[in-house]
Amino acid sequence: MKKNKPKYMQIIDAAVVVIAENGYHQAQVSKIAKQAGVADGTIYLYFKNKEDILISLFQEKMGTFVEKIQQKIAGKESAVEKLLMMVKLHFQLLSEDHHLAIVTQLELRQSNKDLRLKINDVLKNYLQVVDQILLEGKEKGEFSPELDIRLARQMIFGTMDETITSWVMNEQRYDLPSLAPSVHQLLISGCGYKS
Amino acid sequence: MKKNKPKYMQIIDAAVVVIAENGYHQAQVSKIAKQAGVADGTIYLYFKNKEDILISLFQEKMGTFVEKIQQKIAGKESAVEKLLMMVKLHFQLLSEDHHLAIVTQLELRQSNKDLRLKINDVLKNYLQVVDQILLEGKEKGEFSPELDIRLARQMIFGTMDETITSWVMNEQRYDLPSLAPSVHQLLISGCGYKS
Amino acid sequence: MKKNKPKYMQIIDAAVVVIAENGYHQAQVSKIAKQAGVADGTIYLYFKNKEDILISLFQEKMGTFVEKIQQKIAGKESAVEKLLMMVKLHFQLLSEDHHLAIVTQLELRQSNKDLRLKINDVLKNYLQVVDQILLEGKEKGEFSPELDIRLARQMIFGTMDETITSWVMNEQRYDLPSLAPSVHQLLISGCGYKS
Amino acid sequence: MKKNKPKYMQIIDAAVVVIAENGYHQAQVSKIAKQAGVADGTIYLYFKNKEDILISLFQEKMGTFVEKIQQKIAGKESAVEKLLMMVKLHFQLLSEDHHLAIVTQLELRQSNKDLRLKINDVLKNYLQVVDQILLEGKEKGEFSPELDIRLARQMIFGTMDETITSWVMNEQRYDLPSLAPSVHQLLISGCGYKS
DNA sequence: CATGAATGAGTCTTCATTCAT
DNA sequence: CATGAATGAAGACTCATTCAT
Repeated sequence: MKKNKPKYMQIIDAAVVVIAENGYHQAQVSKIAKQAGVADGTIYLYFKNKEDILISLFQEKMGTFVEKIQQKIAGKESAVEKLLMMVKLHFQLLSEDHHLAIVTQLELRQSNKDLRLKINDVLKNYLQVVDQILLEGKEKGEFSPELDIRLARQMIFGTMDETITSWVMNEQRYDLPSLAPSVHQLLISGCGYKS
Repeated sequence: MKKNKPKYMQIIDAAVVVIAENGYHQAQVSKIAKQAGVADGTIYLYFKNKEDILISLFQEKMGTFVEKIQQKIAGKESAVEKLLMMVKLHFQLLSEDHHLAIVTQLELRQSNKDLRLKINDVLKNYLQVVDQILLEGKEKGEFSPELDIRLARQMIFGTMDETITSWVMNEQRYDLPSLAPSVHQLLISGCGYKS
Repeated sequence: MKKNKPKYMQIIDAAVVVIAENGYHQAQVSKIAKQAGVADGTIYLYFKNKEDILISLFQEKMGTFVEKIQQKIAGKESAVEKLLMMVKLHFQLLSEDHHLAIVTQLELRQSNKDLRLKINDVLKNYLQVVDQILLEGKEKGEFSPELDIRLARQMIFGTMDETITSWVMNEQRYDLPSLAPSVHQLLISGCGYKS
Repeated sequence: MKKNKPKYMQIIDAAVVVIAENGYHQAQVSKIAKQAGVADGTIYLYFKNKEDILISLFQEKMGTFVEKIQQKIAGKESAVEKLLMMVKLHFQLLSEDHHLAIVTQLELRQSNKDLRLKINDVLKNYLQVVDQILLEGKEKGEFSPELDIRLARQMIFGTMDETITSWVMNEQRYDLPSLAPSVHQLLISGCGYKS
């Protein structure tokens, strides 16, 4: 298992730092190696090529992300509560790792279409978590019975994404997690929840 | 005025075609020149550099975009109706120009941070249109008095953006404009409108 | 036509010099460009890639080679005389261009199998010239009627090649063309000619 | 003595297989180590560097080669018979070891000039065997008294080499040893033998 | 003796931009 | 105004060799 090798995560963490501080197009392999404290060639003992570093970065970081969210919302009774927990956690996790926020919201989007398609694959797990919540909300009568799951999901992702990106582009000058309740309110109202 | 020179728009239109068909990173200046039917050097008589082509592209196309939307919503009485018209028109205009849809939703996002910041400047006009609608909605009592304008705007842009991007990534296989009413419903509900 | 562009031949001639003086593996594109007096990028206006330079080099130089030989032997009456002229000319042409001799006999053989296969294609014309002479010799009764054309051709090429390579590896310290009559005598005797 | 260590030959044999099956430029030290069933570092306990493997390979294989030929021709009375035996044996030995044929005729020629010079040193023993035969042939009156030993030797090596290389490049599709008598006939005729 | 993880030097190619005509 | 030939900087990846265990 790759993850057990210490240098694997060491290189991924270095990549996050380098990309966040230099930008996607200025994140040369040699710079990542230097930041990780290894030789250039060592990178290629753990990753097939540069793209593989970026995909792995996304998988590792987003994997953790989705796992944490799934754990936390498991205990919540209602879809509305689950959604609140999800938005809170999502905002909080990115808020706690400014480098990661920059990388996922701004830099990694400059990658080419191939890489973006692979990134989308990684996101499918997250997508299913949201769909699950929406379905539960409809079944329990919290949300409108006419709610279109796909469109609602796109609203949720789109809104969170836009909110976070704005925050990052404003150089994270205000507190993101404290926006979670308001954003949550917008989303559940959109889903037809009567508060 | 640049716009009066026929080759100016000729080059911009060529850029849209070339980027849509080849992708952002395969859209070399020489390819755009060839598509436009001019010499490589001629490009630099009308544009400062390659970035300038892309910014101008966005300005011209989005300028038209916002103008058309402003004209159309001027006649509408309520904020709810204006928002519906806006979503409809936005979806319709991109639906009618598949190349432009690909370029704005997928390809231009691969540009670097600097260019994206300049693109955001261009979007500020659109942003003000939305803010205007939201303000009117609050004043007229259509929307919740507690509505946070900035967050609501981010929801609107984020939701429309995510919806359109999904449609483009699905290779425009379904009819986008027909989704407008449902998306509109999500948005106004989110804004606190009681239907 | 490529050949009309002066820089095309300029680059090929530079490649011969650089390869002869530095060896195949030390003949970087930048070195060839410098020798040719052009920028690195200019190379790629005339050649697809580095391999293309080498193939073109062989085609141009060997093309001239075979043409000159064909012209000269056209006037000869007998196969024996034609063969003599061919050996003489072959030795003389390489003797006059020491750089080319090094490149074709030593350096270009270090190329990979793909390139060597393409080089062999170029040599097929030469091969046909030899086969023609051998056929004529058999028909006119100069050579043995049992002569195996393919083996005889391999003897002729193999012997000339080995002779020239030895001369090159001995740093061209003796006069090669003066060996032509003796080599010719070996070859026609091998073909069954009774002198 | 190196040869007594079992891993020494094990590595050389592995090198022959790896080079024959992957080509000279794809024969990495790690691949040879894997094929030999040892660790990369172990190679360097038996060989100074990669070049040393190749030279040793040539020495071991060609040493055997020349020894076998010397044994076999010792019993022959005439130079003509000795030459026939030599050609036969040379063709037969390579015909029996397809991997070795590929390595010596095609792959090892891609090595750089230095290595090729060292390979030539190894060949000097073989060269002396041929010179011996030619001298004997001249003394016994089998061959022409005017025969130039050096050129004749180059004819013999050149012709055999070209014949074998053609056979290898034609993927060994025909029977090489059966060509020996015809090739022998060409060579002794070239040397002035009257049959 | 044997291992194998780690090292780090070296090069082809692209393409935005210029400028002489 | 228009041309298009020429420029030249910049970076991912391989693999022979070492050395701590």
